[in-house]
This record gives sequence, structure tokens and C-alpha cells, in this order.
Amino acid sequence: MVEGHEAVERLERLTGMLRRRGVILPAFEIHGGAKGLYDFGPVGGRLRANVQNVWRDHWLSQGDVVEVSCPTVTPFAVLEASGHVAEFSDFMTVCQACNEASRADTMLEDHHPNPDALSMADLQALLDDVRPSCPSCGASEWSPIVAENLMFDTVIGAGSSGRPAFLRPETAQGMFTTYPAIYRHFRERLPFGAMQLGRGYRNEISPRQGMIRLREFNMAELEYFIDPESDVVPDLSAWSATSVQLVPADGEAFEGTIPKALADGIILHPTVAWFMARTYDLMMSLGVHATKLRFRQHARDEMAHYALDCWDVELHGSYGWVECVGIAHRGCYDLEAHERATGQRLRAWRTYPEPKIVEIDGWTIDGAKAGPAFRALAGQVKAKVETLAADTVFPASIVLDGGDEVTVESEHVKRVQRTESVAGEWFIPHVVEPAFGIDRIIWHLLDHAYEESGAGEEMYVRMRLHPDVAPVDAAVLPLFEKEGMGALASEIHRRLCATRGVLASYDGSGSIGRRYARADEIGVPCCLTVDHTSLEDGTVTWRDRDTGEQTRMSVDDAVQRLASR
RNA sequence: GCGCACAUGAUCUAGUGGUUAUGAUACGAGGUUCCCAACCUCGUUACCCGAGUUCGACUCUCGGUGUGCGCACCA
Repeated sequence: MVEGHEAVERLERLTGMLRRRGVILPAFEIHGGAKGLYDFGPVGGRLRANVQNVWRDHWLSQGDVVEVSCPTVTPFAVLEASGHVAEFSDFMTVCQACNEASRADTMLEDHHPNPDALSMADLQALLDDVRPSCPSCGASEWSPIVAENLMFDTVIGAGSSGRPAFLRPETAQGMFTTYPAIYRHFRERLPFGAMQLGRGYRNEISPRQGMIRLREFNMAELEYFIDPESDVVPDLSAWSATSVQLVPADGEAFEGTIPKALADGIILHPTVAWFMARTYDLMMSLGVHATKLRFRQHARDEMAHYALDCWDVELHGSYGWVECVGIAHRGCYDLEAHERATGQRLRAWRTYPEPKIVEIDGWTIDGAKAGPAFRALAGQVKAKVETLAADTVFPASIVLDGGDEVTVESEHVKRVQRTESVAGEWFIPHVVEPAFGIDRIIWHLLDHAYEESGAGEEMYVRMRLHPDVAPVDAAVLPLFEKEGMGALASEIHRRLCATRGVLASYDGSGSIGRRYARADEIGVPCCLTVDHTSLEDGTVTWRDRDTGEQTRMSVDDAVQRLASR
């Protein structure tokens, strides 16, 4: 996956540095480590927090989005309703000849219209019956099927009273299950969004590629609920000059603007286009390189069956193009699924522009007469009668669902004639979901920002992180730790750290050049150096990470500048 | 999950069935230095875990764990 010898070495130097400096490191290493689990260390912790804050502020700025936080432990029934129990299970079988593991349903596709939907027992029976040949060696002796569930399972409560549960594989379900509260919060008016930053869990068969495939990961999802019949179109004019790389499901990759791709029918839905555009802005404000970002549309057969359109944001880095964001139009799938499973109403009310006048003209039963006449069948008779046309002549013979035929006399029925005014209707909102893999994004921020210059012993490393996400805002460096310069620098350091939103580090060891280098390596955007002049007039030099340029300014100005960023 | 390879200070690495296990960088203390990994002195830190073979294992064998790569998997 990693291409080229030089790229592999760069990747090794980068990951080595991230470990050494406490940015990202394997978790539980003193116990031997655990696959697919990573720590954000003393430097990485704030990097992650900064990325999450930029993400949070970006979406909250829309004004119609709220943040919620739901449990990671999720009852079985929730994920059964959402389809995850079925979707996240693969039925594996192992070839007895060559030990190659294969998915049973994949091998049986030619023998059943939809083997993916079969129960484990039925699939086993079909496998025994068909005995497909192994795609690897051609033999056809298979081990019994084993269910591989990609979700971590657990139990809520102890002993026999415990309810089966999973650690959530995505945060989205929490937004769907809490939909009624969100709907109420927004005074029952679409569109609106709910978002959540949190952890998700997938018991991956084989975590690989460092931070790219994790078993526990940080994700951030936004569920934007819309009225499918609304003709309000988001204003995309702000992006009419922003060219992005687009890879449509059919056709060649090209560069173009999002509004044009929508107008040309390549992007299928205006709200999807809106979130693509907003996501592009977010990626830029995090420091992603525009040339290393592309939108790739899912092919029809790649999309979940309910999705109406889906675009991934892929970022390019040491592992090639990696899916980091998915922007999916999920239709009404999720709310409908939970509604079906619970019987709760997960809908929104749509008021018609004009109330609809409905003429009701038909029949119903006269309970006092029909009840005694039909006794146990009265309910069924009522249902049937209410479907009869207004011009039905009684007595009439009708056939009930059970096959019984009854004769309904005119005394059993009453004419119903009235005019009703219907103000609106309930409908299931559609959902557009941008879902972000925070760890993957952070990885690419680091990968894009990491810059080496020189070679061998002379190599110099600079992490050109965006100042909004840089783990440390400023380094305070006394030129020498004597004659009061150290004390003054310590004072400035404390003052900066006491300033809301600012984190500074103090470094007094080694030559000044070495300390600049240490700061550059983890991407500290500026260094404030205290020298002899500082002792005289209270100024410091502000050194810019990227240019190395120094500006002399008062301590107050420097603090002010950092605080207002 | 299968196969191949690898595992030595904080990092990168040398090396050995037998005394005190290399080197560099980094880190710490001191000195020097008026701004970009300089220099001098001193110092701290390591053979992944567990069993086995052996008088003796960091070294050999097996198992585990982790890492990389290939296959499979990836809502």
C-alpha cells in the first residue's frame, strides 16, 4: 500500500517521531500492546481536542445543528433494528484443504438470489448442498460456518438478568433514537441537525496501517433531517469558484465546482452538495492540502441499498487514498427502521400550504344493529363496510378475510357524509449524514503537515500544522537561563497558560537553535524568545515556525495576539 | 483468520551459546555561547513475554504478543 522505498522510510521517520514526542503511540505498550488501539499522548491529546473543537464550531456555526452525546453501550435491540446485527455479521468457512477462509454467502451467490439474507442454519444447509469449490485451491471440503461479528458484544447488568448489548459501531444510532427530543427542541420544524463526537468500536479482523484501521476510534457524525418534498435549495454560490477533485461513480475523475456538479446531475441531491461544500471548507480550515483531497462517489452496488447518493472524502497520504469522511443520503431508512421496531412515531409534521378539504362519502356500521347481528365478526364487517363505495346498494353480500360470507342489511349500516379539513400530514424525514473518521483525518493532517528538508544528519523536520489545531500554541524560550532571562520567560509562560484557549510550553535546555527545532518538530506555530533586550524594555522576539522570521514586540502584544487567535 | 519476515536504551542501530552487550542521536547536570539541532566535561536508560534445550540462552527450539508485507475482511 505504501508506495516506494523513500515513502516507506519517510513514514517510518514520521511514526517514530510521533511516538517519541508523545503524539500518537501504541496503547498499553508496557503490557505488550494491543492491536488496533492507540493513545493520543501528552502532545497528541490536545491535537485531537483541537481538531474536535474546530469540527464542533464549524457545524454549530450553521445555527440549526445541536450537539448530543449518547452512550457507547447500546442494547442489542437498537442495533438489531438498525440492521447492524445482520450487516456486521459475516459467515465464514474455512477450506479444509488449504486453510483459506472465505465468506459462505459470497461463494453461494450463484445458487441463491440473496444468500446474504439467509440465516446461519440455512446458509450451512445450502453450503453442504452446493459444496462450492474453494476460490483458492479448488477443493470443496468446508469447515462448519462460523459467525464473525464485527461488533464488540457485552452484557448490560449481571447474571441471568443481563441484557445483551454491543459497543456501538457508529454514533449515528444515538441521534436516531433520540430523534423525538431533537424534534421537540427545534419546535418541530425541519430542517435541523444533531451531531455527536465520540468513540465507535469495531472488532476488526485485522487492524492494519497504524491509525487507519482501528478497533476503537474517534468519530464525529452529523445527522441532518430534511423534508424530502421541500424545494428549498441551499445557497451554493459561495463555492461557485472553488474547484475540487470529483470522481463520479461512472465516468472519469475531473476537476470542477460543487454547484456545477449538482447542476449537471452528477451530485444527486442539493443537501448532499451542501454538505460536500461545507465539508470541503472544514477540511481546509483543519489544514488538509487541497491537492490531496478528492470526493469519490459510491457506485450503485457499493452503496448501502437504502442510500440515495453517497460521496466519500478521500485524503491522500502515506497509505494512498483513504476514505476519511462519508457523506450519505440515507433516505428515511433509519427512522423508519426504529419506528417499525418500537412502534414509536419518529416523524415530522408537514403543514399543507392550504388545508386539504377531503370529502368523505361512504359507509360505516350501525353498532347497535350490526353488533348483535354479526357478533364476533362485527369488527371485520366494519372494516369491510368502510371500504365500500358510496353507491353500494344494501342488502349486500360481502366476503370476509376468513372466507365467511355475510349479508349486510341496510339497517346494519349508516351513511357517512362529511367534509374534513386536513391541515397537514406526518412523514418520516430524510437524513443526510456526513460521518467523519477523526483519527484518519488527524493522521492526514500530520502526514500533510510533516515536512523534511535536508538529508541524512542534516535533516530538519517541520510540522506545518494549522495554528488552530497545533498541539502547543507557543513556546517560550529564554535565550539563556541566567541574568533573569529564565525567570522572565517562566513568568510569560505562566501568563500564557493562564490565558483562556492558549497553551504554551517552556524550554530552557540546550542551544536556542535546538529548542527552535524541538518546537518545529511538533508544529508549535511560534516561539517567543526572551533576551537581554527583554530585560530592559519588556519585549520579546516572535519567531514564526514556517518562515523563521522574527518580529520584536511587547509581551502584552504577544499575549494579545495569541489570545485572539 | 492464513502465509512470509522482523522484535536490542527514549529513537535508529551493531553484535555474541560464556566476564562489564556496540555506536550514534536524543535526554539530564555543568561549562561556553547575544537567536536556528555548534562545542567541551560528566551522567541516566535496552536484549518483547512465557516455556523448553543447555552447566550456562539476548543468541537455539516451541508457543504467545506486537509490528510490517501478501491473501481474505473492511457496514
